[in-house]
Amino acid sequence: MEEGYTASAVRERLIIAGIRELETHGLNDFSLRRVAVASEVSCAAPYRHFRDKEELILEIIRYINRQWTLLQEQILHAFPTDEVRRLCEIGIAHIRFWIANPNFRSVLLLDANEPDDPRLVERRKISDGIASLIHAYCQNRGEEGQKATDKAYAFQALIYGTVLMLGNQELSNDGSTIAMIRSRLEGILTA
Amino acid sequence: MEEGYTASAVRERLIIAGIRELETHGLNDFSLRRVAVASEVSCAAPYRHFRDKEELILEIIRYINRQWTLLQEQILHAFPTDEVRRLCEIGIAHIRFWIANPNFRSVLLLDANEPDDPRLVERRKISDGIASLIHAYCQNRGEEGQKATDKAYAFQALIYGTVLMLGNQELSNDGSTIAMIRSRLEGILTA
DNA sequence: ACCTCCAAGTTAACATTGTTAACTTTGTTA
DNA sequence: TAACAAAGTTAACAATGTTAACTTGGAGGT
Repeated sequence: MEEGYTASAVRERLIIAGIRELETHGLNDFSLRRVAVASEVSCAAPYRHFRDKEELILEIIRYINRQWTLLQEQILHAFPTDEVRRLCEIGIAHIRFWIANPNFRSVLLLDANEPDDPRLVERRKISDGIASLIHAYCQNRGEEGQKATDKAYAFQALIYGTVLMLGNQELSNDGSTIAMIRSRLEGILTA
Repeated sequence: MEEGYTASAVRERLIIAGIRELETHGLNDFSLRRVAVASEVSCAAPYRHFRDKEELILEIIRYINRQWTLLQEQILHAFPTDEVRRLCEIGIAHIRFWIANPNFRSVLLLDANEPDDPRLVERRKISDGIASLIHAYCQNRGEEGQKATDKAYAFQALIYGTVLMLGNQELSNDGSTIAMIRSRLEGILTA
């Protein structure tokens, strides 16, 4: 076995079963006991690997983040030249990403009261990634920091709001809607 | 007693205690038993007035909707002439409304999977109210339906996204942020 | 006045959940 | 080999949503 490689098989199984539990039951009735049963261990076993239920969920959130990061990198490679196009595609993909699985979306929309909630910390990493892309884009265009901050805000707020409205069925998930979103995103960047 | 006035005192007390429960404990650990205790009835009493916990919560969501509707009407009266100003104030007030109490906000951000979830139906009423204001504004300006739909979408997505980012501490709730939001909202309307 | 009936309470129970305590097993290491 | 710590187990606890079975009190018809 590789040195330093202490990953427990049960821990892995719990995380995988936890992802499945989130997919099927959502964040609200996420049952740690069901995850334990699905992993074929006793219902107290998870506590050998995670402080509590929240810590397992946190690990699942990190998994979702990795999934998004991979997708984002694919898009960055697929559109190497046109910077505006690239950012727009990332925006659209981000919306699709959260819309694809309603139960994953509840991770985006979770309400955390304390600002240092570790789940919020994880979620902010995704936002920070997109914001820094927009800042780099603005810097290339010679725009000062305030304008970049403003654009990053508008870009992301539009994305998150769109996700909310799509999930809420206030917006239909069809081609004309996507075109409308794309045009708005482009408008924000090139204004 | 007035004729037809069948409002039960216990039912009223349950709703009031339920509002307080939502304020203090949030949507996630909203305890129906605690509400019953606070209302000084047994823990089975709520089931004489509501089918289940969700139906009480639905009533609370309706209460929150009424609160917003009152506020919206106040703003409509406060800015009778300048239509753009009026809509911007409503947008800002809407953001403040959801930011004011983090636990009420969880009602806005709740994740419902079925499109006909009654909680979603209630929430859409608020959106519809704002959307129709924007449509009326566009009609006054002689803009066709597609443009109005586009503006209503962008206006609301920006608002909801902003609420999400403020709650998420990705955006600081200060004067310069508000100015940025206001300018964006105005830009959407007058474009 | 008496009977009936129903709405609106009660108590007691059930299953499910997160979590912990106490115990056992198992592999590593001094 | 003895000791120990990691990682499992079983059994229990309290809290929750919900239901069943029972009680009660008042309204209305005869």
